[in-house]
Amino acid sequence: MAASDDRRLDVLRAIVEDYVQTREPVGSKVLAERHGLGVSSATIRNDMAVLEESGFIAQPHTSAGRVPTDKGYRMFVDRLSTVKAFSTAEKNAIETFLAGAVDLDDVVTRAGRLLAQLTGQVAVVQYPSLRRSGLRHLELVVLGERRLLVVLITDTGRVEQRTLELAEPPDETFLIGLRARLNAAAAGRRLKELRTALTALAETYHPVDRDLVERIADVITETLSQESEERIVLAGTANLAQAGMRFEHALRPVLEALEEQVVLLNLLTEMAEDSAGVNVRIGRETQLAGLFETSIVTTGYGSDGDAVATIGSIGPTRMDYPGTIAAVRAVARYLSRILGS
Amino acid sequence: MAASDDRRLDVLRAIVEDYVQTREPVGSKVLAERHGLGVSSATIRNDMAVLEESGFIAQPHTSAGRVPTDKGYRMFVDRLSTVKAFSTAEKNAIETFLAGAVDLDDVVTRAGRLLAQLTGQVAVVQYPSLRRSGLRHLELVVLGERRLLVVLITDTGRVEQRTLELAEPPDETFLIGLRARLNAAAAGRRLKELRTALTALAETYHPVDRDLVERIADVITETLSQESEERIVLAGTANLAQAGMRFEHALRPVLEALEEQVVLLNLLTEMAEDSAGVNVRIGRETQLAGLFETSIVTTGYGSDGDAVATIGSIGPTRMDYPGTIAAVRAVARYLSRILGS
DNA sequence: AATTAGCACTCAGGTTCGGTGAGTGCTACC
DNA sequence: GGTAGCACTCACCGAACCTGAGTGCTAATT
Repeated sequence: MAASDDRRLDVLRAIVEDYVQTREPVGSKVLAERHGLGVSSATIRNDMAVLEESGFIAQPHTSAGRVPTDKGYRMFVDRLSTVKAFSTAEKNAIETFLAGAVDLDDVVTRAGRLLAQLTGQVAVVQYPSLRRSGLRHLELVVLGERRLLVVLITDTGRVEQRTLELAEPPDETFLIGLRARLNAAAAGRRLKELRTALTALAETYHPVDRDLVERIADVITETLSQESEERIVLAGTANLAQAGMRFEHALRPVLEALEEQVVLLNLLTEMAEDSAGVNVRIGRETQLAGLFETSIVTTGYGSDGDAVATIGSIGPTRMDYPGTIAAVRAVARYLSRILGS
Repeated sequence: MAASDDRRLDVLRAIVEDYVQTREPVGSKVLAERHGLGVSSATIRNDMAVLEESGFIAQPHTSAGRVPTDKGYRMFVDRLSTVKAFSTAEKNAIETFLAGAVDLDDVVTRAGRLLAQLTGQVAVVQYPSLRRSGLRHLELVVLGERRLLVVLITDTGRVEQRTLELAEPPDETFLIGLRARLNAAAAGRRLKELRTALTALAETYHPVDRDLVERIADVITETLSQESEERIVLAGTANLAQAGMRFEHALRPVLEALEEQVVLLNLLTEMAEDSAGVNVRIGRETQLAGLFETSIVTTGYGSDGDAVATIGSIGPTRMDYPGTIAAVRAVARYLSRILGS
């Protein structure tokens, strides 16, 4: 019946909320007392039996209360929770804290700390990705007799450099012209258009010089498309040490997973592709062995409309989802705003 | 008597070595059996009483074995241990692993992981410091109507950038000339000489332009002297989760301390000043509340003779000092070699 | 004088063992 | 369908107990 179905979901919600708060398996009695469900504990027991049948909750052992399963949390997140709203005071605090940053590094670090603080969990901030950001400026610098330094400055303020070994000493005026034309060709373009524009530019050069131009073009596209350069910053790792995680078993694998930046990056980008808004992976959904008992909440941020990178919060599956989602969303929003200016 | 003094130190050494290996308080009996001291347990008991009197060892509780104190470890490190030598195979492995790095970031990361792996502890690598490195190249880039980007490239391959707001659109040819002269003035110079050279250069300009030149000079010296930009990379944090540290009490403060990069940096630079070679701080000697139960072993590394930065390993006070010292020294040596090329 | 053997003593850690109570599932009833 | 009542289960707790590693001291030995 629809009515009792509804109540069962209410019970599930109550279980999740209670368990998140107390960190103890929750029984039918406290459930009936503390949460205003308006039915007796016996009824709740029946509902719990059904919920357990469906895999939303489980018993750690007979004669203990129930604990939500990954599936239970998933249901809670998808259908049962309402996102907390931040007060304007909090919003202001976030904004001014982020606005105090002096450069990109600082912005990213501050965002991480802030998020870690707000959630009491581990925050992870991906640096604005090169691939999805545009080129603001390109510079060629003669380093020595036969070395050329290519410096790339992106939309988001990142600076990347690469050196090229040359066959012969470069001609200064030639380089000045080349730089101007490269900049004209590249200005503001995203990776895909950039590549064709650069190839076209190389074609206009005499075969003698074309080789060099092509090598520079290669360096540019390669650098911009290189995912491995993407960096991640963690904050609040210390929060793991309390959080009530089961220690030897749970903590070490998590720390290991966090240190594997490549794997983390994959997870983040994968999640970014799932949907545009806030994404939640619960327990085993992360597909990472080390994170089976943790959940991760992410969302994109970026200087303009579409996201250039991802920010997120990692904590035990038993975490405050509404609060975490709200915090991640809020920090991402102000982060985008700061980067946009 | 001298002979029994010697034996007492032998006993202390044996206690440290045994305790490091077994992680359990060591008693007089096993000591007499396992280590070739050639005396009975009763004698050792007497010696231990003296050692305890002098503060080198302590009992966790009555009827338990003895455990070295910070003072005991200090004695061990200073006078009782001989540094392990690496086999040439190991040396080669270290060198090739580091040589495989593609850029500075990669070198630093690899060095950290390597050291963490070798010691089974947390490795900390300070980025080559700006202050102590020279300027390889300087570049001026016009960003927009009124913005100038100053890019600095250091000896060690680091790139730093700063933007300047201008009163009026810059003159391109003026900048080209300025860039050439700045580079000439700055090339290869360390911070101190650089400052005077730049002031001298500014004086040669017409008052109209002098302001801009001075601002650029300020940016350069400021950036190069700015310690806060110094970064630290950690590796092997996961090793903390085993290591047999007492959890809630010991782990969290350590993680917190490790996240406070500024404090860590201070400790590293402080230690670098202590002496030129390998430095060891044991337990409370670190002066950091979070690290009272950990020791840190550091040494400098750098592209040329004198050190430009520090690398180190952090672990429980009860760690394998000879092994750790050897590892830190070896990695620092090859790190210097790589950076020197 | 230094070393050793012997011995009484201490005490942390493990084990056993009821007791307790939270929590459950089931059945009979409303 | 919801509720009350009840018998049953079992993790957790504390007490009592045992064990054995380790000690300090004293007296004998070299």
